[in-house]
Amino acid sequence: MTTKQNTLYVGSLAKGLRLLRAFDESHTELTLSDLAQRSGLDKSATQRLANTLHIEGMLDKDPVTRRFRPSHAWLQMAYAYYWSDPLVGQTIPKLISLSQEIGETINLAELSGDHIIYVSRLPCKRTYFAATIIGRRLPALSTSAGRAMLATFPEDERRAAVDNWPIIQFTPCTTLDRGSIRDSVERAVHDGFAISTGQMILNEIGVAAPIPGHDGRAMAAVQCSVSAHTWTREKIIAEILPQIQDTANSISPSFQAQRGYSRSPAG
Amino acid sequence: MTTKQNTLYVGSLAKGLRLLRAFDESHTELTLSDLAQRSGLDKSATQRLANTLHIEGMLDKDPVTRRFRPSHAWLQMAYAYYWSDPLVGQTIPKLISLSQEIGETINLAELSGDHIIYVSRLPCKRTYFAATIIGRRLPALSTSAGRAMLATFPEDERRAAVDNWPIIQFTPCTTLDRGSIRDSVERAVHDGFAISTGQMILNEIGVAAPIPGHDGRAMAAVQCSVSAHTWTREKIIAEILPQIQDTANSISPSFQAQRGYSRSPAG
DNA sequence: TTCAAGGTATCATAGTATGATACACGAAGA
DNA sequence: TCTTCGTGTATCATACTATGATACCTTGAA
Repeated sequence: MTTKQNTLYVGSLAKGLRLLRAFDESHTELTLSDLAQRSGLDKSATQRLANTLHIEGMLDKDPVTRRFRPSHAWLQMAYAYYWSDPLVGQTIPKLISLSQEIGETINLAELSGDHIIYVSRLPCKRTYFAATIIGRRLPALSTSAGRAMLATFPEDERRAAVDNWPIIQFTPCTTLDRGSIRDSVERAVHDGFAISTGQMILNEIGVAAPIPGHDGRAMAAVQCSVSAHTWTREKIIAEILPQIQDTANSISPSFQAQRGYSRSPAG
Repeated sequence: MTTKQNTLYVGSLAKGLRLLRAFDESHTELTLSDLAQRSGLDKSATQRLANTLHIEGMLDKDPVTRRFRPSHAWLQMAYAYYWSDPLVGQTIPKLISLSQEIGETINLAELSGDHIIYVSRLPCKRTYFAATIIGRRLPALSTSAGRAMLATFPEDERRAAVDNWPIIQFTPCTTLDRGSIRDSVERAVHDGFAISTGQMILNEIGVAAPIPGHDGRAMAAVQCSVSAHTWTREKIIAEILPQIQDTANSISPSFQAQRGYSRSPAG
């Protein structure tokens, strides 16, 4: 009913996934009613599905408050993801070196539709919580990493993206004007890197260099976030950018199982 | 049939989860047949469920090889988990400082049944891949973190755990003798910390201090892994242990939403 | 004590998931 | 070139499973 009419589509499974998606940064612990409300499912369905997820170890349940919480299995999913993403294995050692050299937070971002997602993060300084954890998804147009990647796309795609991809205002400084974003992206086309200021949080500067892909299109970027209190654009370009670009360029565009560990559950 | 006979249990959902669990470190990209085989489901069921997971964005599908892979959604699950775990928000800033001071890899481990799971990892040196990514689950008895936590349990529970929890041989040095493990745990009871050598990988030493819980029982630990080539037990106890213990003890046992960011999707 | 809200349990029914089967495609081999 | 095999895809009648209305508990507030 509420789901697609397709014999290759299992509605119950999809509904279960909706329950999982009900959890996010501001909904960390949900009662049965919360779950029902946020998923749009009726009480009974929610009860059955949540119970199933609990039995299967996907949701923890506080025995006294009866609230559901994501279980450790959610972390194991990230673990499995990491092994499956050929970029990560190749990149992590290099990012570690980089963060040690620079002493600032280094991120690996990938393009995920019209958003970017931070895949690896190596925090060096104390920052706000969300900047330290993986899996964060942000509108590509509002991030240095997103713009750096987009800059490697053909002109018509760039234009379409700048015109259509979503933008959300996070700070008073978040660029909402697509013209300005276009300028920023076109500058990145010329420069080969992108810098943005105060897009996600005030007084934060982001620099990003694209990681070359098969056909020139970058699907990932090395990114560095620093405080505007201690850094200027010029200083960043002089002291951080070269190393970020080196790292980004050192990552092979041929994504073939370069991980080298693929068969070592022990490790 | 194959699933539990319970009206509060949705078999289709459980089957879908089995497909997700088919992916791990050595199975990163699976064909439909692989999935069917590894999940134990028949071809049709696998087809329908995998298709559903694909449509719902949980599995990526290579259009040419037709293989399924974990999608970025798996990372978002970790993101949601992090917000829901009250320990993480409190701990991360302290772990960052700690890793900067010590210059060695710092981990936050939590107890997950009879295993530990690494929740946060701050790699400082180049190591093997599995040591750099979160969500790794290991038998508690074979890790310094697990033993440190177990040491805070009442004696009968300690004994039962040492006798019954699983052990897997990872290296030639992995302790398989439960008597030795018992000694190690009892020493940790006395010392308030645990050290282990070559359990998961040769020439690796792990130190861990338990994070005090409500009732004395630790459900988490701060852990540090170093190379036996550059460190000795004595040097670790002198130079690393105190800081690890300080950090562990500074983490409040009252787990109440000390995160302080709980309501900031923007961040 | 009463009431309300949320969690739990039950059940007849409809409808969805089932899995056998058949078809399509490509690779490997003769 | 023609088979054969392994896979992926599509279809369909049937039965079983998920459904959701309802009623029952429990808890905490009024």
